[in-house]
Amino acid sequence: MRGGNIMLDQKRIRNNPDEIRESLVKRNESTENLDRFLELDEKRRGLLTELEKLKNLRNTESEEIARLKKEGKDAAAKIEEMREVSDSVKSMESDLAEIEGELNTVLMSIPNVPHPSVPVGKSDDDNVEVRRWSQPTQFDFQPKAHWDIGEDLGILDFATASKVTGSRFVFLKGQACKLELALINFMLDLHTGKHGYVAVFPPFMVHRHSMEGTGQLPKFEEDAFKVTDTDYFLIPTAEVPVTNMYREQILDKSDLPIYHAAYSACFRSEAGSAGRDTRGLIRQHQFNKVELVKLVEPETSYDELEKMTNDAEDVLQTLGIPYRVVSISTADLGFTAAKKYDLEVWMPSYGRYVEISSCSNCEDFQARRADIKYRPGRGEKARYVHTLNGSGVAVGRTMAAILENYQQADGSVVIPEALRSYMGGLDRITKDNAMGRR
RNA sequence: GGAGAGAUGGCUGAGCGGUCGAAGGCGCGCGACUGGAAAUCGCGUGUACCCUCACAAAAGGGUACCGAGGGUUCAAAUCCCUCUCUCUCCGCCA
Repeated sequence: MRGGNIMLDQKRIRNNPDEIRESLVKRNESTENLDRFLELDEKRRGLLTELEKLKNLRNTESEEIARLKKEGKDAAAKIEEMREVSDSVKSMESDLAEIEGELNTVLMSIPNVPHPSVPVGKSDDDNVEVRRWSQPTQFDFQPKAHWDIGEDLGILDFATASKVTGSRFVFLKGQACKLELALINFMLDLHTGKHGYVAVFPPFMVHRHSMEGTGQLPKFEEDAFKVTDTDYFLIPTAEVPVTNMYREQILDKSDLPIYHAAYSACFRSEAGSAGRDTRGLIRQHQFNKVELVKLVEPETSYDELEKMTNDAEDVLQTLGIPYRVVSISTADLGFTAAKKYDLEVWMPSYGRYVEISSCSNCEDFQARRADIKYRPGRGEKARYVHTLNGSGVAVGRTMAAILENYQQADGSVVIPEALRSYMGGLDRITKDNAMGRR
């Protein structure tokens, strides 16, 4: 197993280009960036060596000038000579900056190396089901889609949201509003109380560097909402602010592992998803999510991934929603992930399982970009941590799953047992109580 | 939004053109002293990148880094400009 040692740093790429090439091929990605990297890297080092020699000359001669002046001697010739050297230094520095700029862009665009246990695939058809919990829900009547259930009860209002904002937004009214908040609180309580996570309510906007730190930029800028006239982006997931809480830090070994459960709204432009999931709560520009984030020692990160996945599963089990766990193939693996499990819930309207959570081990990929290290022991060299993130879980999709899986023949929806205490004891949403007022 | 003050190594705190990777203190590590410890004394204590070596490690050499980015200068922690952040006061506001 080489899992814990994969480093996507420049030396690694330089010394093992074939490993990276293989990784890109597995991901069905072009190796263009890799080739460009190798080319630029060589250029850079050549130029750097020359430049540093010149700087060395300038430094030693400057000392000499200082000495001459102190002794009251004439240094004009040397000063003139160094003027020229400084000019060359300047022009070489600007060449170097240009190369490094491009090198950085290229480097930032190379995805993480998949873990050996990740199934190799050509498309999302090659994802491998790992396990199932419960069975697809059976109905003795014709089940409705959640958007129909919600609209019939008057608690989901897509039309008004289109009027007020645009498509892929929704107003949650009455019991839907309460249910959304109940789900958030339930999930936070479960993860903090039972699984040992520390709750976080993060900023919903971050600056560019944070987006780069967790890998959303520079490659996927079109997927994010940017606030005009600022450098702020609306977060696509709480993973971004929460992981970046620790950017540019050297943590103490005793701080690890760090577990956070963060509530946030999430904003996604869904560029490239035109025409997909146009109805209902499944694909919105804004949705709520409770996100799990871990910072751990490299040796433990794969165990931590299993545990995190189980923690997310616990949400669905406690709510009684049928689901399966899928190991994502190299074709479908996220940019930052070395390994990823998806949780998919049974969605009657789709007649199939639909993603409700992704749990990823990013190894040191994000830690390297965000510069998050820890010191393994006194006097020891700082190492990059491993970061993990997983939905625990997407709230809007959970609402959809509850509406569909808990729907009754009369159009009402039973509230899962575990949520009732969060809903003032309500056990069922009916047409009569849908607006939730007395 | 207005006025002011500040940002230096793990922390604290000097430095205000060359001798500064950066005094002093604290902390930490190693050693001496001790039966052991405390105190005391001595030595040491950043990171990144490049080069040399067949890779790596070690070692040696070099470059850079005093909030960030530019500029002036033979030479910048030190001078100039821009930006960011923090603190104080005033105003406004949920």
